[in-house]
Amino acid sequence: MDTPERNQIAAPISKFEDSPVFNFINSLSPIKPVKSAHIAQTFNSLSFVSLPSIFTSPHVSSHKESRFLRRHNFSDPSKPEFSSVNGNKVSTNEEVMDADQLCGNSGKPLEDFDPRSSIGKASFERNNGHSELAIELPQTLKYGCGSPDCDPTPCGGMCQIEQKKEEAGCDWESLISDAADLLIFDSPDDTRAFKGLIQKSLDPGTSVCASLGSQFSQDDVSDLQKKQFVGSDDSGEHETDDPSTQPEEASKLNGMDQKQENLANTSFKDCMGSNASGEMDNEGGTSIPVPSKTLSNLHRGMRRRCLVFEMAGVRRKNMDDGSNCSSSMLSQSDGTFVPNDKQLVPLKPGNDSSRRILPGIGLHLNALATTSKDYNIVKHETLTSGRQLISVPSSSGSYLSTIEGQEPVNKSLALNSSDRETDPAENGFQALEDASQASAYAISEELNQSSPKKKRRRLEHGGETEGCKRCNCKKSKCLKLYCECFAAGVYCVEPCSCQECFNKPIHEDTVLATRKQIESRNPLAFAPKVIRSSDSLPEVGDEPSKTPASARHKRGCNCKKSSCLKKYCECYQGGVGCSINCRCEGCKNAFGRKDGSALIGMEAELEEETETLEKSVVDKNLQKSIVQNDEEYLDSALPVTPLRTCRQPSQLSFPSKTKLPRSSFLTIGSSSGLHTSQIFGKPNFPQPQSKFEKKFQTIPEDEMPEILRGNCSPTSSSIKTASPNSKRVSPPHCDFGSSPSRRSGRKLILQSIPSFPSLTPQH
DNA sequence: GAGTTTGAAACT
DNA sequence: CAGTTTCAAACTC
Repeated sequence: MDTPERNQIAAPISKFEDSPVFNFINSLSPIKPVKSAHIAQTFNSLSFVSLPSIFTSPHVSSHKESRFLRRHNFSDPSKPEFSSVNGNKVSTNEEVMDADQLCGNSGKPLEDFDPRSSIGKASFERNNGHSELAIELPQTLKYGCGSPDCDPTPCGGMCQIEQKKEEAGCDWESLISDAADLLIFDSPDDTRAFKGLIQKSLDPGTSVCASLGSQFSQDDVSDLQKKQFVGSDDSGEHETDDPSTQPEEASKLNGMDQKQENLANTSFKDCMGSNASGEMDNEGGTSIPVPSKTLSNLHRGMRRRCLVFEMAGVRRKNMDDGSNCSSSMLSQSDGTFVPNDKQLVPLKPGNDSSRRILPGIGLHLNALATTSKDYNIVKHETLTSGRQLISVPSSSGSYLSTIEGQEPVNKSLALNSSDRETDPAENGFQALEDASQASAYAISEELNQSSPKKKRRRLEHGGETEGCKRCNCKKSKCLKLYCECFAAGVYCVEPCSCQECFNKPIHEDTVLATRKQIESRNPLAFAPKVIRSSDSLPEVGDEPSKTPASARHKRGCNCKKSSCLKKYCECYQGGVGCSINCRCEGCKNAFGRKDGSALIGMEAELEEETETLEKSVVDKNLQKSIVQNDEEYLDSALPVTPLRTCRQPSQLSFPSKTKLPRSSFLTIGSSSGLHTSQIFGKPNFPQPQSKFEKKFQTIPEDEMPEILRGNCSPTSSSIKTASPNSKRVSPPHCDFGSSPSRRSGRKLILQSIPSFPSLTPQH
């Protein structure tokens, strides 16, 4: 803790200037102009806040606003924190001093602002009152950068992050691993500080806790954003190695502002996604978000982040549990924080069952389709660690989080902690993969983590491997939509044979920045390609299809030679029929021709016909898949049971592209279809799965976008979006998990989610 | 496993 | 927005 990190810390201090907070402060204060480009970024981020997110979810806007507020507060809070820290630690003192100096200029102006002065005092008081806070703060200062929490302590956090990157570059993760505990602490501290600042006026007691919960989530998000931003910049330096990244970075510089928002949203989603929704629902009551965060943070570094979040979540829970959040929380947190993971773990156990369910959150819609594993909510670990979902948790995820949020988080924490402890960062991916596999198999979480064999299982199962997407990118560096993994919102894993891959946690910043770019270009770039044509049904939860399943490719295909009878055709690959949107020539899509065979109306007859056609057309795979489909079918039909059931079936089911799509879609209808798809999607089928998965995923995604567009709130959306979400949320983990994990979840969720969390916390 | 085909993604 | 190029998956042998 003390040794290496402190050194690093010193460096970060210098960076305070760079920190967005500092910049912001500078901007506020006439005293000194901002320095570096970083500042611009920070401003951009801030400005972005005002900018509407792609999805333009109300949440986002709210969230952004919250950011501002927080940041303002942060400047002050950071000071008080630092002061407290100083008392505790000398090394931190320096940083604090720097921070104070750096922020000092801004700080004065800030103080001028009413809230700050009051806040700063309050923060001090709290610190005094709570020895815990003081203790934690120092840690946060030191390691805060590593954690996404940095935002709360803008100066320190940002600087630290940058330093880490600069010094260690990618190694920062390792550093983080070592300091994971510290990082974790940081986040909570920051949040606390913020809370204290914000809520000082309020009561330091429970109110603080509640606010902390909400704020924490926000803070995390902001931190993530900062990290991303900073990281993007830094990463740019470090990652300059990547030619692809460079252009991206350049674009970032230009579009960072907007992208930042997106990223923020995404990060937010990642971190908060589920939590946000959950928090929204709970309003700071319990901080469930952690799971979603963990999911998003699959990567090693991310894990730590997750841990932090988790920690926060745990704290929140504790808070919730004990009305006296502040005191109890602090004490607990302190005790727990050092050992973070371990302590957290214990918390998890109680909630494990529910928690596990949550996991699906982080996955992008695409990811969902691809990664059945991830989808498996059963294990948070798998989700979080397993495949690292780059982006955010889907809306459904948020729902899940709301429902299960806390527990899952804890679990993930526990798992993560265990993994971490046992497995160094190095093993992170493997562990993740393993976990994912295990989840896919519905293996017990514990088993999965422990056994490295799981990976192999996946591979063996084949279908599962697909669940985890693999890519073979050679020139795209896995930072373009060419890369299936990237497109699915997941990091590349060992099974991938990609070259010069940047789609890894280490390059998180680059990945996020690239994603932003792509999303800035096409907000729906990461949304599921296949969408339900019929809005009518949201997938009412578990219930089988109410509406005929009409799924369509959003943009439609442009096939000319494949007659839409091969996977070259996205429609066919997605298991959906071609639609008017398609520009294909000689369409013979077994799932529905562009002409008229609308899948919707088709139903059984069409299905049968299509099935026959497909059988004829379809490959051996189809036949196999069919068998599986039947099984899946049953499973899906049966319960809406959550992920677990889904997973198992899903594994089996995937293959049945041909049948499922038709039958499932038509018969099962949208509702079941989604579930089945979700279930299927990740599970395993390589080819068929991909299609079905996509379909399912896409469908939900579509819903999601709609939600975003129409109703930002996850639940709010009228029929389709809302219903599916709601369904997902409450009962069917599968849906949620799948949906969230699915692409749709991602995009939609990302945008929507962030806003939500922010909304509650803002208060 | 290597080579070809294909169509989306990216670029201009 | 259209045309071209790039890319990696899907497919074939």
